[in-house]
Amino acid sequence: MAVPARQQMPRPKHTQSTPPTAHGVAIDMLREHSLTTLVQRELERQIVSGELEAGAKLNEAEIAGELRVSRGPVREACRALYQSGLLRAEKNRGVFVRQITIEEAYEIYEVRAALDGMIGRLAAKRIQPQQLQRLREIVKRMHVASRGLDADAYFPLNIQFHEVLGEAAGNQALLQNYQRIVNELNLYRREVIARSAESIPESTKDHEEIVNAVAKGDEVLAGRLLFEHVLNGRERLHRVLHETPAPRAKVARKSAT
Amino acid sequence: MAVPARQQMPRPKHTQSTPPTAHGVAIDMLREHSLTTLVQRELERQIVSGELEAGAKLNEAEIAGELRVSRGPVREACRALYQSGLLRAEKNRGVFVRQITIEEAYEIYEVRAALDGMIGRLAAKRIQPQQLQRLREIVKRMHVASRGLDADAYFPLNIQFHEVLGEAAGNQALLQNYQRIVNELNLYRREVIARSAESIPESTKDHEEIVNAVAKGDEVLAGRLLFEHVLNGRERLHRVLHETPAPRAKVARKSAT
DNA sequence: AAACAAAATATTGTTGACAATATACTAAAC
DNA sequence: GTTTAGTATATTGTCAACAATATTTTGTTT
Repeated sequence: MAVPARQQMPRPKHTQSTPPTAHGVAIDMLREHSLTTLVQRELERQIVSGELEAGAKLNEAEIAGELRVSRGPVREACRALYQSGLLRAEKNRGVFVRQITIEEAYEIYEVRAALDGMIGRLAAKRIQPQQLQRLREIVKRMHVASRGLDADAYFPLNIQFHEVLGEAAGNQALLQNYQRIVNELNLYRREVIARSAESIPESTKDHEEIVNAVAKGDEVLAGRLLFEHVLNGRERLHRVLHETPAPRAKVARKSAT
Repeated sequence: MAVPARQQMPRPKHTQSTPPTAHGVAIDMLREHSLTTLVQRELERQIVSGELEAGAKLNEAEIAGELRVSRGPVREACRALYQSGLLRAEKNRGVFVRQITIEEAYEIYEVRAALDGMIGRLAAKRIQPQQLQRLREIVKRMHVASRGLDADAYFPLNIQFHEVLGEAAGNQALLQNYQRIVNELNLYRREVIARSAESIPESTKDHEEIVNAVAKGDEVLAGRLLFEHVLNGRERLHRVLHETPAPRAKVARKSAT
């Protein structure tokens, strides 16, 4: 009863002046992050980067050994990653990197379209000159990659474009939901992205139109363009997957079990 | 190398014919769910129901004791609930039921508008006669509650309405995202929902128009109506919060803050 | 009494051990 | 040779103990 407000007050940051030595940074890392957080971050990195393939089984003891922690933090991290949609869990069998089926991807694209449409509307209202400038530069580089059908150059630009736009919308909750969705989609897109070079010019044109709409401050148009851009992307993916029915296993099949 | 496909095959369900005795059900519960899952479900129930107030601190040992499990499953459950946005975590201090600020709620409403707009579009395309029938019945009961400005009756009808509509959209990924968002919003709305009785008639009219648009199969209209319905709801909430700076407190105010 | 310091307590973070379950292996039967 | 049963191994699920950190209490000084 004494100090009821205390509870939700953010704890005062450590005032101790730690010079930014490598040692000091490490200390601060540990002060702020638990082992669970570190493990979670590392596993997420491995999943998103493809280091851990879709469908791969995660062995708790093995991961714990590699990261030099006990199984507790590993299990907690896996719980979080399961909740975030990056892992699949089976009781008494373990956790696996989630495999997105075509049908699931199709569904997730619809979610993304909804979120991206809103991002477009809000960005058109709230974008700042500096952010607009960044978008224009990205589109410029997209044109270059487009002329060479250079998928390896285009892919990261595409990611960046939507990242900047997401920030420009000025809505943290929206951005977080968006990024989680995109993470899931990337699990799926990785395998087909290399084959989608032919759609780069079309996609580039989309991005250019989007920037123009946002620059004009035309909420409705920007929202609609982004919405359709995502659904177009879905259709392109769908087309690629079905018109090229035999993409056969260049990538080694995961060691199973 | 022997059986590489095994890995992603769903494990065959237990074929043992368990008659649906209470005992058998309990056994199956344990077969399918880990303690972590059960703890998570129970905590989520307590949070969503308001049994655990926003801002309340969760004591691991206490929870473990009440549910007769060790702290391990409790910690894992909390990690999952943190990831899902229902808890806030502070290292070395514990986890707390998340408190949604006005600003956050404002943001989340924009996310919900995006998702609900998509739900409207898809439901208009895919809804089944039986689901449409359910919606019509709910709206009918809304009218009754509306005439009496009966917020206690209206609130669950509102939840149901959007639940049915979410299912009618026929998109699991969308529905899951939607429900997570709504869960978060409910953390916030609980305290003000009692004061919003005056907006019930307006809200009822919204719902009726939505059902009509969905029944017509008018995707665009249904999407737009739902989108605006959510944003209107946000404005109503905002208005109530600011025009009534001194909340009447007919409902016992939660001790919190 | 108020403010500070230090000890005592409580709570979280992490670990290793054990139990329960699933997987892999071996050998017998057909 | 294939299948099946049984055994051995590996892996996950759970727990209890310990370490690290935060909170409360106590005692002292002013």
